[in-house]
Amino acid sequence: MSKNLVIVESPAKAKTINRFLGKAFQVESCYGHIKDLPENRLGVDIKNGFKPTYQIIPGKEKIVEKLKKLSQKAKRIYLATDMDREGEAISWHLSQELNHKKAVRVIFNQITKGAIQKAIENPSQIDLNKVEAQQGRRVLDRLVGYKLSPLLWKKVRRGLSAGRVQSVAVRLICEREKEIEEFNPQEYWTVLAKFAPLRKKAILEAKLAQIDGKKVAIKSEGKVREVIERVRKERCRVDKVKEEEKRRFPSPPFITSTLQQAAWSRLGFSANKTMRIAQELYEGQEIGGEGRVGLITYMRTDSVRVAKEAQEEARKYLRKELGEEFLPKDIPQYKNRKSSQDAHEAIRPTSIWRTPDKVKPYLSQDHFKLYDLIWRKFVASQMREMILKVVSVDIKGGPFLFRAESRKVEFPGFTLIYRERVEEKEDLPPLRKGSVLKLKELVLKQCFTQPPSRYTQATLIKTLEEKGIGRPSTYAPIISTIKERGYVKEEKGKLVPTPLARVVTELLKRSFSTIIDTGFTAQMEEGLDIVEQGEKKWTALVEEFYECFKKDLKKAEEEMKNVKRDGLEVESFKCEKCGAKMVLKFGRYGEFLACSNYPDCKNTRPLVRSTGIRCPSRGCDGEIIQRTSRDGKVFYGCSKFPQCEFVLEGEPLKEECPYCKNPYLVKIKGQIRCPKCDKKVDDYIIEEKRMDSVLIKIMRRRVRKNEVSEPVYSVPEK
DNA sequence: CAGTGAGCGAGCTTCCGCTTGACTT
Repeated sequence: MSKNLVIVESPAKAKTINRFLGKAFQVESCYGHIKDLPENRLGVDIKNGFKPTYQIIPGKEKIVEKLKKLSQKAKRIYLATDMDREGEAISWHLSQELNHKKAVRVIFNQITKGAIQKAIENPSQIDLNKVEAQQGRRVLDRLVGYKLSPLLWKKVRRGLSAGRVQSVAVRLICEREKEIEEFNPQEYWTVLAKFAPLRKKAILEAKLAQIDGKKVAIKSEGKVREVIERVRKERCRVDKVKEEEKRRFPSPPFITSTLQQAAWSRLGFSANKTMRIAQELYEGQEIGGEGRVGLITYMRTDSVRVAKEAQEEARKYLRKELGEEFLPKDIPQYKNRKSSQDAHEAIRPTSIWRTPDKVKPYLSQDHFKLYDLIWRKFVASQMREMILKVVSVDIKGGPFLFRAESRKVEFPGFTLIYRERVEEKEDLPPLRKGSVLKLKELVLKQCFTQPPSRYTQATLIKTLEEKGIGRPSTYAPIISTIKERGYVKEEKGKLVPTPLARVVTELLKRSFSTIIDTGFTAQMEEGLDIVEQGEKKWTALVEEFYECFKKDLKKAEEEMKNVKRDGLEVESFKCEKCGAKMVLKFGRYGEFLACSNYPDCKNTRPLVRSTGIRCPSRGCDGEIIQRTSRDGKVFYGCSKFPQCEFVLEGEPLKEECPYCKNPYLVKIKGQIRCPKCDKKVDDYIIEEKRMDSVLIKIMRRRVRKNEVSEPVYSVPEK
């Protein structure tokens, strides 16, 4: 008997559905897209209405052949690819390759028996408007990527790339770096008072919050000394005691981006590692007694939606294991982002009863950790909120207002399962309004406003997602790409732009400001929505875009600085051979200086990162510079190598030792020490004194500068 | 602990978004 053929995108999904559908159906997968534009040429006929040339993706011929064969015998073909834009296009491509007369489109967005049977009973047709939108997206991305990249090969360096998504990601990282470099730290002081309630031993710590009804803003040491002169003479009383309840609600279950963020911060997993392990959990692990079973739902999703069945299961579990008080009255409904395509559920365990404890013996450590995280996040999302009791006390002394606070968890709610950082603060001693307090101690701390921090994989993904840039299946690859292309390096988990990235970003910004803007994707999506509603053809959308893009391209061809040929003017470095200017160029191994007189003068010099610290070797007037060893490791040595072979252990900081006045300090394994007197230099230097009966502590911040500073380049003499 | 990058020139590099495989020991 001939069967019905059902085609889905993922083989793991095919297996599951096969079990639901019974003998009359055969479920196969097409492994994502089967057709695409060719890799080695543009594949878009611009002069002919942007006609795309699709081909079977190399390596996928066998899959297509197999599906073709099966479809010939099949009674009916159910195209059950994902219900998003890309899924619709995949179905369309399948219908072209297979016998389209037998093909119908079916749609479901959760893998439950009910949803699938219902979908099979209600077949529809391919939504050609959705396919239109996908083609618009595809062709636009191809035009941007395959026009901009060659321009960069010509103007900057071979092998470079640019695109709607990656170039914006690189730009974000570059601009953050600039912000950090340009950040001007502002000094401010905090004042902490320690009171002793009369006749009681308890100590009450309170922060100075207001002076004369205004928020404290003490900007200098002189000012803070004035303040303490006045404060210690005041009589302080309790002015107000306020008790409040605060509620914190659980966040929705994971989607790809939030899973990657949580796995980064809680488990230290990179986006790539998270996805690899999640994939393996999804494909299934041998669980004792059950055989191979998929542990989680699909891991590439932008939707927080959860199947009703799973929510009810969670409630049953909670009622049984924790009790009714942990259940919210109403089943929680979480809202998706506007940009969500909602083709899959949120990431959750396939069964709540497979608790982390139960599956632990069958999983590797990493698999267990990620499963545990996903399980807990889902269970927590179905639980009641946490309730905090917050007590705050205002203490007044003349114009000064001090504030103390205590926070206690009154009911843990969801945090019982999914821990969240709660700044619990100790109970305050019992206080009544009007009680007089005795000031015992004042702690004055110098602080500096901090620049924003560099992006991590997690924060970059978060930002991209917020701006609608990239998709669940691409967040991790984006990071790999920009690293591979030499735009970004990862230093201790932070994404740092290379000089190449900064040059390319600057050039693209000047010539293609709209494309490299964070709003470009959002604008494109708006256009695609109109196409998807059938109110515009994709060709019209691309045409509109290309009209401007074409002009920008032409202008850029002529006007964009040719860094490859002319180099970049940096500071005034002279060529020692011919006296001409040396310029910065980008080679295989990074930046180097070349004579601007090329090809007449072929002099080149390496370029190194300066630290501004003089070489400490006796009689050497070199400078400590950053170098890279053969295996790519960074170290610091003398610029006069090989005459001077001085090498520094650790990372130098251009800062005077507060004890022996040595001009620099060294950071080794997170510890800051003086290389001369070998004293450990703590973050704060403490000065203590007593004024009347009040103990005064003054704490000065050691590091006053930005952690990141403009990389200074200097050229060692050859 | 420390390279280098331009002799010539053909041929090649590249996008974003779906999805995993395994012709061998």
